[in-house]
Amino acid sequence: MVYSQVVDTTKTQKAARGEGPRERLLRAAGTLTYREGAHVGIDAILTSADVARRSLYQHFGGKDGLVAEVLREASERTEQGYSDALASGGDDPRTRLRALFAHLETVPDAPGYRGCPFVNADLSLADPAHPAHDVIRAHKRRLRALLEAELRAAGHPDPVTAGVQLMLLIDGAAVTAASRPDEQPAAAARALVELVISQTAPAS
Amino acid sequence: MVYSQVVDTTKTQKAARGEGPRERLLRAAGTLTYREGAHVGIDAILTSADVARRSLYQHFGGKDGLVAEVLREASERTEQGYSDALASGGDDPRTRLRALFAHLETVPDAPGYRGCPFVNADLSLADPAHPAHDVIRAHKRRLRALLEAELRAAGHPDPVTAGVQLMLLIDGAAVTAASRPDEQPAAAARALVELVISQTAPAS
DNA sequence: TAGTGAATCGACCGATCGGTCTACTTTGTG
DNA sequence: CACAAAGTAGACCGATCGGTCGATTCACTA
Repeated sequence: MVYSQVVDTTKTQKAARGEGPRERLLRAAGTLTYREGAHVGIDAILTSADVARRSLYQHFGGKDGLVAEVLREASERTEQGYSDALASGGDDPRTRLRALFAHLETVPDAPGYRGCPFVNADLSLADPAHPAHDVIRAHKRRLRALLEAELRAAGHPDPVTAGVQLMLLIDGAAVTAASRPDEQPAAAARALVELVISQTAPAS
Repeated sequence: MVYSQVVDTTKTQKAARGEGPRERLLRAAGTLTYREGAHVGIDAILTSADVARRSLYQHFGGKDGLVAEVLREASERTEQGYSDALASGGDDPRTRLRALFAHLETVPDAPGYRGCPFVNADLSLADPAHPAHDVIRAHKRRLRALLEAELRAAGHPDPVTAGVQLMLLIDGAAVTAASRPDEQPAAAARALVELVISQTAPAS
């Protein structure tokens, strides 16, 4: 917690001058771990971020902490993206869900797409004690809860199962899009998503 | 093909005496790369296989070759498993598909389950030039073709898309079962699988 | 029984890993 | 201006990485 106005001013000035080492580290680590995998060397990250070795350990305690924090902040952005996409669909839960999946369908088209960063990290980090696993699990649970809430609002008879189903389709399509995009997994998933959504009570 | 009785005897003797270095390497590498991830050290594999360093390079040319061969042989076994499971369902394509997925549903219950070995390897090996990627892609394509053939035989109006859909559910459920088994992804997937199967023409 | 090829052991290579540490510079504040 | 905090630069640590190689042992065959 920050009380002093002075400290506040300082932070603002620093932010205004550009990103600090912490932000540069997070950005570089996010880019490199996604592109090169979670096993990129620390040196590559430091070089890319143009940050001293020591700063990494002061801010994040080590590589594991940095990776976990990268995913934690990314999860916030992703969840915000889901919320925004849902909101773009208006008030009807079915329309909102369709808007969300219409948005998700465009994600794999981005150049350099390599699948869901969270799934990739989860499967790449073999050590079950790695702090990133908790971050990822919690993130995926929140996404599922988001879908579940929409399905419940739409009157789906089993919103819990249906939420899991939508997540299965999202993750499955991401995995497939990363390695065999020619199979057009997003389109295939879309049809099943529509089936799940249409299991809800027709608009009253 | 083996013609000579002498050679046969020799091979039998070798097999009877135990697995050769090549087999021990494949077994150890398969176990370790699945459990510890594709980044296990060569020394760990050699120690576990009780094989000399040199033998690895003579048989597989290097670590990448070993990993690729592990996946190649595993893919044969997996595809045989799919065929057997389908066959256990008799002649009706719908029954056959249901038998297959009933079998797949039990896979994540195995102790030490960590998801689909092929998906895990595909996502862990960041280098797109790694020989394992081709092996995995081909394997997944053959599985999809297997499903597609059943769906076509069952009279599904769009067996290609439906095949991709079933694969999405399989891979999505595997990923989820590995990190959040409490969500019971297999059961959730099963319901959608049934929907896809039931899209086929009812038994004539 | 002599010989051949495969498999073994283990030293060794340069490179890189994650992490620690000292010394110096910069920055903004009191 | 003086000072404390933060950042930088870079040497250094032990460990491990994938890979090469010489020397030896072993099994099987001719």
